[in-house]
Amino acid sequence: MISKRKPTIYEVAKAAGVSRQTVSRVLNNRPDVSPETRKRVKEIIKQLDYQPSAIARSLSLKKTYTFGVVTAGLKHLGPSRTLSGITREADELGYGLLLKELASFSANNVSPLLQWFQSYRVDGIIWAAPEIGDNRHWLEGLLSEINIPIIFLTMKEMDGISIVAIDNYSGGRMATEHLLSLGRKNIGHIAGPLDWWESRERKRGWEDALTSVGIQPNNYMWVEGNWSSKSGKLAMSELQTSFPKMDAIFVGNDQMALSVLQTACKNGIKIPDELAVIGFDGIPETEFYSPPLSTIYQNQDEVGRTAVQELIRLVDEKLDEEQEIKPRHITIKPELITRQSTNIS
Amino acid sequence: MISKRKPTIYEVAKAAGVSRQTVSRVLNNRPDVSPETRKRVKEIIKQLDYQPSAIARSLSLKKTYTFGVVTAGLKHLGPSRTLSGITREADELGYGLLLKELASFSANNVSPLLQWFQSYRVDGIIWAAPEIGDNRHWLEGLLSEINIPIIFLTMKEMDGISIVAIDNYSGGRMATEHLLSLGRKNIGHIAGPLDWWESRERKRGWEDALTSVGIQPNNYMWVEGNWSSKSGKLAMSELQTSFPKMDAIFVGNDQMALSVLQTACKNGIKIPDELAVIGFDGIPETEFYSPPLSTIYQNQDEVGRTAVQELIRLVDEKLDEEQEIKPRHITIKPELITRQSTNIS
DNA sequence: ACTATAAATGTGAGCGCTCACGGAACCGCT
DNA sequence: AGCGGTTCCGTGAGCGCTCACATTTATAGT
Repeated sequence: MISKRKPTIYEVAKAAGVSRQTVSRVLNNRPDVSPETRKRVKEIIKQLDYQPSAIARSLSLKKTYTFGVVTAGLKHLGPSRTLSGITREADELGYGLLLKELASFSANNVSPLLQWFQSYRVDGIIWAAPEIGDNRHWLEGLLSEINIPIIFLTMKEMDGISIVAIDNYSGGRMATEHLLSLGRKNIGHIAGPLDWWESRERKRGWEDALTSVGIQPNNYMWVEGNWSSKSGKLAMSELQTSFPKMDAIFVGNDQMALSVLQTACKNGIKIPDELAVIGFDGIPETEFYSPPLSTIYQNQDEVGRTAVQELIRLVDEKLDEEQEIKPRHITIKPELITRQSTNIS
Repeated sequence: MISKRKPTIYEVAKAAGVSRQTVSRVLNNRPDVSPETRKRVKEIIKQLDYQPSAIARSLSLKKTYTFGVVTAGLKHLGPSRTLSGITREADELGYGLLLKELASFSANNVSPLLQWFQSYRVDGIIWAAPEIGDNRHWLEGLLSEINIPIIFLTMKEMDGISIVAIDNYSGGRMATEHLLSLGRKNIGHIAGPLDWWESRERKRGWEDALTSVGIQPNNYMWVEGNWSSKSGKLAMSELQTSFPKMDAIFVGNDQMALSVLQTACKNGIKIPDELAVIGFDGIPETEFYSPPLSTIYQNQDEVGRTAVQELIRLVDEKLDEEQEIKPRHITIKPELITRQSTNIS
């Protein structure tokens, strides 16, 4: 207690009158220790407030029990929800997380980042930054040189790469089909920024749902936003002039959708009678807005948790020298939540 | 490239025909190496794709260049904004972050968490979870046993502890004084959950601003919310009956404030003519709402960045055996942003 | 009583780095 | 020739742990 220096395994051993190895056995719950010895060692450990050094352990074991996590845009809601799932699952499964945030969404100079993770000898990497533009460009070149299992979140399927993703296409399709089931025929769309893979998928879902019932999705029927409230507002007023017959709208995320509701309230448009609105994400606010917003709920928490589980599987597989690592594509289905904004009274 | 095994410093040395120590000198940019040797070693390093092991380095140096970060409620906006500031600053200053999220806001069993950080030998800890109820209870007992510098975010001043916090009291006061400056006399308040230190401070600011102009803040003039949109809505309707004369309101955070605007729009209350509204936080949505919401902007990014800088200072001070560590309380002032919701036309 | 077997413990060596040294080679100076 | 001072580089030891193996002691089997 008094000594500032942390005790080492050696000092514990000396105090308990055993060898370091025995202490090590106690620490790792190995069988080959007599009950009395085990008890005594444990007491000494408590008494000395001994904390085994994970660093030394990592060096010797060549395993750190840490994962590297890459996020981007932490200030936005989506990424941090996923991150939350990751932290919880990793914690429960005994892994720590080394966190790095990309300087920008479209950062393409990922090499230093990967090197940093490598030098800290993480057991695996979770790439939780969204796929935007060609920010997966580096994959082809760099990935082969990395000997660390890596799992990607929310990106297009790709051979030889492990991915956990929400099925955005289905989500977009579900949303649109729901609006169609209401009897609406003039269904507009506010897309997210189209350099995001997720946006494109959702839009594709909207298009396919329309064409499969014989409606042609034309250019005047949709506008590109950038996820923000502001862009939702702007997009809405654009659509009102370009597509005046619009009687329903699928909005690419909830934030823009709420903004649409807001604008509608201000302009005296009746929701859902004159305009049915559905969003995407399932943020808490949707439930208590007036009117409450229908939406496609994506369980980002689960994405995070699944990613951790899958990564651990990959790590274990890698230890099995024999076994070839087989990447998987795991898809998580979003859910339709219907509320008043699409509930025709 | 072909060999799976990572090369060690020793192999680099052999390949370059020098000793490990020389390679080490090159890695750390030490002076005592001739230009030619340095160049040659660097080439070999590149050629072998050598990544020095931060683990081994940490063990030898007894310094890991990592900080532990504790957050809570990542799913909410505030915490992740702060976290973002932390990640960026840490990255720029050459530190990595080991992230842990508290299972709940009011988690009080922090001992395992602290132990975990200790075993990974982090150089310092950033406690970025909000102060709620008595979740600082452990401080008294535990802190003395921890030999790692630790810095707290957003908590009440306390002797012997380093803190970086937004001045919530001033914020609440500024907001209220702004409403007073509009000529409004009947100023209500929707507080955040009062077990949060931040909520209490903001409320105190509201109270003091009122009493200092001779107005008595009575119980019917305020309601306790829980930060969520839903609670904002409920609180608003409660106030409308308990405090019908209310002509201005200071809302404890933006999310609840936006909900108030929403409710007002629905009920036909004119903003700001009949009711002036100001929030707290400065989330992006406020700017583009209709009407745009006045608010107290708190720069959480800066809180995060400052915390990292301050922690590094503490770490360096600790290395100086001589120097006594002197904790500081750093306060960051929020800013008043006036928009249409308090702009009397 | 004597070996075979298991249970409990201890002993090098090594993980990949850095520190504190020490040594060699070279310079100019008296 | 002898001295100190640079500049450059290498050697042992150690950071705190775990592995594989060796060793001791207790237990059982015939």
